[in-house]
Amino acid sequence: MLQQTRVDQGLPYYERFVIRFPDIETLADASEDEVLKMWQGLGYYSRARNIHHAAKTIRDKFHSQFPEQYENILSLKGIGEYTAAAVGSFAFDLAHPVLDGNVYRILSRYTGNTAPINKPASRKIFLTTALELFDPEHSAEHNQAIMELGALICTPAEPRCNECPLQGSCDAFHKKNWNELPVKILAQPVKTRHLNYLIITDGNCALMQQRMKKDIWKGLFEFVLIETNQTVADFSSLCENQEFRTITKSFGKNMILTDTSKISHKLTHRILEIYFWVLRVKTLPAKLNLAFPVEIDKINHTFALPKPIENFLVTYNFHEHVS
DNA sequence: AAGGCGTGGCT
DNA sequence: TAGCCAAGCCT
Repeated sequence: MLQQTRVDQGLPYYERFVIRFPDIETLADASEDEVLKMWQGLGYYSRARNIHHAAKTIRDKFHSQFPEQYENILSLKGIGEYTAAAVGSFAFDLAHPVLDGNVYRILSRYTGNTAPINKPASRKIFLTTALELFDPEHSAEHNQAIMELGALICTPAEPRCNECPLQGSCDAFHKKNWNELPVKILAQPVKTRHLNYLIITDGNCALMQQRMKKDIWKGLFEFVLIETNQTVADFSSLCENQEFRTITKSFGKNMILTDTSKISHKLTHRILEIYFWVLRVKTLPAKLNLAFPVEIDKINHTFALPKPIENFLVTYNFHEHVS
């Protein structure tokens, strides 16, 4: 749950999660939709699908007993080398060094290593160093200590070198180049995607669908979506869109645009320009492609929603605009 | 092996 | 503001 996530952000999710899923079998027996619902708003939703998948693996292949060997822990979906080493050392005292963002930064500075830490090929180099410095007799303590050192002392900006117990043997401290380490490959330029959500509603229900493709927000629910290559600025432009015409042809003149709003939603390497088009129709079909009608008041506590959809539902006043 | 995957806090 | 970062992993 805390992969790429701060404790402060994940803690309330963790607390709710373990109350609803107190053990592996409870989690394994739950539906993926419910696990995703518990994860709503935390991001990186593949983690939710993976932990659910892992619970089923443990139930079916490990007799509901969490595996205690490194290779078996590593085999679980969503558990990579870092998490396997962390869980293995903390829970079972297995002698495997953790290699996370903190450790990369420390090792890079401590040994003056300029290999880019976000390049997969560099992992071998840093793992070699980590193994040389590792204390297999005190695996858990060593791993906890080096991660705490990275979190509290050897921080990304303005590290507290004067408080660091490794100061005397640190390469970056002697060369005063800690500011240039670790080296990272420049991030890709952020691309923009244009999402046009059609809130097709009869005043009581709106059409919803589940995201099934291998893409952002997989498994979560959304309104009917038309993705375009560029901004669709006004309703007449939208009406010229072929996909829009196909989707809405059955409504004809009974369909009225009642409202629009636009937001910009920033992801790590995507900007989502999102338009919401509220379309009032007389009668909703039981099914429109993958979409089906849902009572508006029930959407948010029934389905797992992407943050922008949740925000829209919480903010938008349906009764004022469409009832 | 590079690219994709969320959200929120901090500067 | 815009950019960077946070207990990575999967494909």
